[in-house]
Amino acid sequence: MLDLQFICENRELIEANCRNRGVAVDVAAIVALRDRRSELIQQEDGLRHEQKEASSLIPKTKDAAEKQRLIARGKELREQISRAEADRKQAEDELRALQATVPNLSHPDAPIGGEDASRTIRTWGEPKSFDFKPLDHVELAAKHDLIDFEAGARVAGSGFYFLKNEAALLELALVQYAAHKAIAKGFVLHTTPDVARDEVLHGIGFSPRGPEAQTYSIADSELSLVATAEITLGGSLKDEVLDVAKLPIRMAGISHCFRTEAGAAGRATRGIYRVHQFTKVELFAFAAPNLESSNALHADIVALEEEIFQGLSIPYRVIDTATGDLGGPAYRKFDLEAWMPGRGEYGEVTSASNCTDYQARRLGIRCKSPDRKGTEFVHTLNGTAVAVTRALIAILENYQQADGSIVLPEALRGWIGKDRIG
RNA sequence: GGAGAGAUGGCUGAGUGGCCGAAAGCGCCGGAUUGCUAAUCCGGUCUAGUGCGUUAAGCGCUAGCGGGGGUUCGAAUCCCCCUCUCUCCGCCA
Repeated sequence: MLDLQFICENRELIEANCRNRGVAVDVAAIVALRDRRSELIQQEDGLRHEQKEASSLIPKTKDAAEKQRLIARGKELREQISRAEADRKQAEDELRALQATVPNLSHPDAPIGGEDASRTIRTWGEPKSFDFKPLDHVELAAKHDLIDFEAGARVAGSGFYFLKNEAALLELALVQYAAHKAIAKGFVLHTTPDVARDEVLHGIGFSPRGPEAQTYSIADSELSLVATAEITLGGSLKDEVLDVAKLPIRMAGISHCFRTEAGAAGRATRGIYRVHQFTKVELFAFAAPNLESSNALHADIVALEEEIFQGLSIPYRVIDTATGDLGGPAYRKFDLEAWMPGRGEYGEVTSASNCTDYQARRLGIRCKSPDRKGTEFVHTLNGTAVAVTRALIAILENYQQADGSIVLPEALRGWIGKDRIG
């Protein structure tokens, strides 16, 4: 969510940014509602002031008739106030709903346009050329009994799976590997709840309920299964006021991720590329509220993601995501796309966003600086250390051999206890 | 799951209907004093909304005592619901 005053004072900027992001927002309606809200607040505050005065006179008043008159006046004011309050609340609800539709500002260097406009800013490693026809991860998994899709479907439906044998060990190894990489860079490792309050999901930018919900909600509760530990890590400091000297705060979180993938039918559904549940190590950071700090931290997060994939010797490219594809909260987003021989193309394996103060404002996460009055909303950033299913695809497909066996990345062997599958 | 006790400012902790945004202490900031340090003394020290002010300093008003509702002219204080914490019992990986 953006600051209301900022929106109203920078209409052209906001409108242009919404156009770049392909989002339709009625800024004029926001301004009008803001003005209406101000009027209602003034009216309400005036009534309250009068009421306070009247009631403070009552205990001092000796004259019985005068006292009765003041009490009657107080009653009258109470009713007026409750009406004024209802009006104000309604205007505020409408305003907040509209305000929430305004996406974050965009980094001036982010490419403008839809998904096609996204720019490759660098590539690492060469897509491996095989002197045989490479199999995709589904075929490889079948060959080595690594993934049971049928069992997943039987137990939980399409989109769920069981990892078996070395694949299960690979999940543990990848989590260990990524967690240690993150720890080495100062991220404090957490395991987090796999559920969160809808309010927290909303603060991070997910729609937990309703037709466009991307998450599973738990019946008869205000809880949803988390789609990423970004939700729980970001929510962990909800409504807190932090000391700016303690920033940045770096966290890593291991969680399961649950996604309904509503509307994704038919898109890359083969195998474990797009599933309803996977395990992920997520990076999250709270930065001081200025772009110098958060942009620098953003670069650090991307560098760590790259280090993780370089350590696995998997070729990848880094994408500077176009404005139209940023989603609401991100100011700028870099994705790592790993080479996936089975698909014959790059596939997204990580995503790192600088959300500036957009999430923090809705979550109420602020910081206090000694040299200025009041508080400011912190900047938040998130990135993927490793998303197990996507990384697994890249490993199985890149490390396959002519004889059908799969060599394991050196970095993971210690945790798996062997150097190849098959 | 059952029984009980709690939730007040950065912290500790008073306050059980109006004079309370809230005593006191601690902490923190500024100043005084002081060979240095310590100690002592004085002053200051929450957040948000809103209005005036030049998008300033600042001043005013309103709100906030876990959250939400209610009673009342008036609620930190009384009532109801919820959440969370602690203690005991039960259950359990």
